[in-house]
Amino acid sequence: MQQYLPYLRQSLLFERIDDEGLVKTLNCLNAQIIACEKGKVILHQGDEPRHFGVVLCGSVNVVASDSYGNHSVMWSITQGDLFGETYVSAGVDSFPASFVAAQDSMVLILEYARVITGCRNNGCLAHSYLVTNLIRSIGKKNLTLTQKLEFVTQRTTRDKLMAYLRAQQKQAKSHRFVIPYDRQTLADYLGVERSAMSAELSRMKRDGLIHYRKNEFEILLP
Amino acid sequence: MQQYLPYLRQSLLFERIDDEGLVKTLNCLNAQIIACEKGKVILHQGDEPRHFGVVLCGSVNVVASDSYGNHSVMWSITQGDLFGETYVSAGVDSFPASFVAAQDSMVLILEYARVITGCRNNGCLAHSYLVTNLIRSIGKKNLTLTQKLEFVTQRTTRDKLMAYLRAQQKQAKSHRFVIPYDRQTLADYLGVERSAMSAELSRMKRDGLIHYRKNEFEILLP
DNA sequence: CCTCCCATGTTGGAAATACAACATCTTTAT
DNA sequence: ATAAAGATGTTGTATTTCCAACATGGGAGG
Repeated sequence: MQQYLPYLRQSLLFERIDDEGLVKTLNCLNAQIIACEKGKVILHQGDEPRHFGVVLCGSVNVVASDSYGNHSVMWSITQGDLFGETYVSAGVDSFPASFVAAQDSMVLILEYARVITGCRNNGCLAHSYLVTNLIRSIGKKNLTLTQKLEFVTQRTTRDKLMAYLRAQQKQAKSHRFVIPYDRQTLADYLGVERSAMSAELSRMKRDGLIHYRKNEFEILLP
Repeated sequence: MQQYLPYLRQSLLFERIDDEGLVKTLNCLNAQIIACEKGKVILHQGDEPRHFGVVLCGSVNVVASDSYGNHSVMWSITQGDLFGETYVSAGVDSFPASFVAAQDSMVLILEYARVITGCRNNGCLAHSYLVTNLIRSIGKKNLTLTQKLEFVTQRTTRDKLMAYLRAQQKQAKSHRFVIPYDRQTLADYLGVERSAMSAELSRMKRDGLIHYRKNEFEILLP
């Protein structure tokens, strides 16, 4: 387990836990580290959710298959992020999607019940941090989803963009800020068409609402 | 505390906890029950999130105020549901909105840190159920948000409606099913205009996709 | 320097949606 | 039963978005 520490440190799940405590706790929980080739199914659609995972390196796709056998990638999980934790924590009957390695990857698999039950040792600080961190991850995902919903439920493309840009500006705490998405990704995120979005950005610049150059933006009107 | 048991039972947060254990745990946690008049601010925007609440009866609005003093109701929390738990669990600096009684209501206020830390008594089963239930509530909200996002990111109104109706049908496990929203609420939920949605529903019926009568729906084509 | 490639921007016509105004149907109260 | 109020459905028009096709522009590599 020791050798994986640099990877484990990528995740918020292990914040505030020292190396020694982390190794001890992961052993105590019988955590499994799995190296998987691209395409390997890590957690299976239909199975009862008992485990969740952490992407140590590489990435994992969430893939839903319908009854006709059509597969579709719903979203993608990157280094440091959790997967499956929503379904185990919510106590659903079965995974509504599979988790599939999108490239050669390394993941950590944890048994949910053992994580949240905690150990019998009162002094196990590492374990209680782990529980707190897990809850915080789930709570943060919640905030992320809520925020995205605020953007995509805006009626017009212009409103969606302004809502998104304002949130970015607020986060950057600066007048100027750089957005982390290219145009195509941003369009997907906001649920609009790329070229139409580009056109709208141009009009917003023309109308003196915003200024931008590549991914550096500035909001001119408050 | 005893006298509030029927109200407390409204919430999933106390599932699987017997009356005796619940009363004992709530006392142990120094839980506060507050009867509040309509308009009373229960948790304040800007404050550091330390507590979260459960609506025992009545309802609570989430109200955001901008720097100009404009207020807007972002959403509403009804009997049995939690509020503020997302922000405490995610560990944000300050509440981005206030929680205001929408009518004369009764709420239970819990201190987050004490809830998740657990007691020192190993045998306190009630408390560990409470933690599990809290996480499950947060996880379930996560699922709800994800699902809504799947609906509203569909391109056309027809696609949004079909996605929503299919999900309802799946949940009802029956060919026929009743939706819990009136047209205006459904339109708001899906982020479209009411009359345009009504019109689209009519066209979908005309095209033989669905059949409906008031709130009772049926999907004709799979 | 040049070419190729990919991200971004632009444009015009087709399609979908919002909006307003009104019609019809339900429910509630008197 | 009737009136009044509220929810739902319908229609026509003005906007907005989508879509496809093409223009531009800025690296990366030869």
